[in-house]
Amino acid sequence: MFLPHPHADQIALPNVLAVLGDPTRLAIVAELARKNGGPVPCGHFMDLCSSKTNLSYHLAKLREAGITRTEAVGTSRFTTLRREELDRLFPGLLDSVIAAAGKPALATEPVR
Amino acid sequence: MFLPHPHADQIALPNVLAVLGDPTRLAIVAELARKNGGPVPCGHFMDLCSSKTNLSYHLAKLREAGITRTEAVGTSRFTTLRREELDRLFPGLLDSVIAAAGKPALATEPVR
DNA sequence: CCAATTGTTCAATTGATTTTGAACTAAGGA
DNA sequence: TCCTTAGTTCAAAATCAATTGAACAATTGG
Repeated sequence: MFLPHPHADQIALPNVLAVLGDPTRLAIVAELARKNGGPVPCGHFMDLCSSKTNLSYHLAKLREAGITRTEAVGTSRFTTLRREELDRLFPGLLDSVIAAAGKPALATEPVR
Repeated sequence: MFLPHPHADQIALPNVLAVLGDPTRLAIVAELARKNGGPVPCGHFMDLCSSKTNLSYHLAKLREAGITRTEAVGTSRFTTLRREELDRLFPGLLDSVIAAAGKPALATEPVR
């Protein structure tokens, strides 16, 4: 049971953006930021997801994109934001995303 | 021949991120930034795309997400970045994306 | 040891995006 | 007017991502 995390030099900008582009995952990141970057156990995000399975899926996406780090402690897994690393790679990006996601947000849905 | 553009209050953060999360579109935005935000005619981006049709598709996505503005002049369409508006909505976001996309970029592909 | 708690994995399904090619529109120049 | 240039639209095909449910693993409390 090893949780693969990308190395800083394996974190790709388009992938980070695409992964943050999912409303569920963006909400998870915003909540993590509200909790000061974590660590936060998976269960904490249950209300943002339809099921445990689905939550697991989204947390894996965040981890694989290099946005979060997950460590197992007992039967729980604690997730933290990889803030410093991301800010070194993409200065200002995560901060602006978190700030914008934190606000009431006018539109949640795109216009077609 | 009307080109629909979302109003500032219809621009949604998750959608903006998802649309920027595509490598082709990110390259288009980076090129627009290199050209000082435009205006730039569609044809200028042809080398970033597999076909005219496909370029049209990606430019439409950018426009519909509120990232660019397109105006028709004669038989051409000129695209510009909606910088000020986006910066008002999501301060610092576009700048950090452009700065990060501009650099040589270590990883282009995600780690699985 | 047993049961409950936490969370993952797998495979199937559904659903959404991307890509492609053919047909089309609109403007401009010869 | 006819041809070329610039770009769009549509529908089909291919691809990729998200959701679901059943089964599983590991840890902890009783």
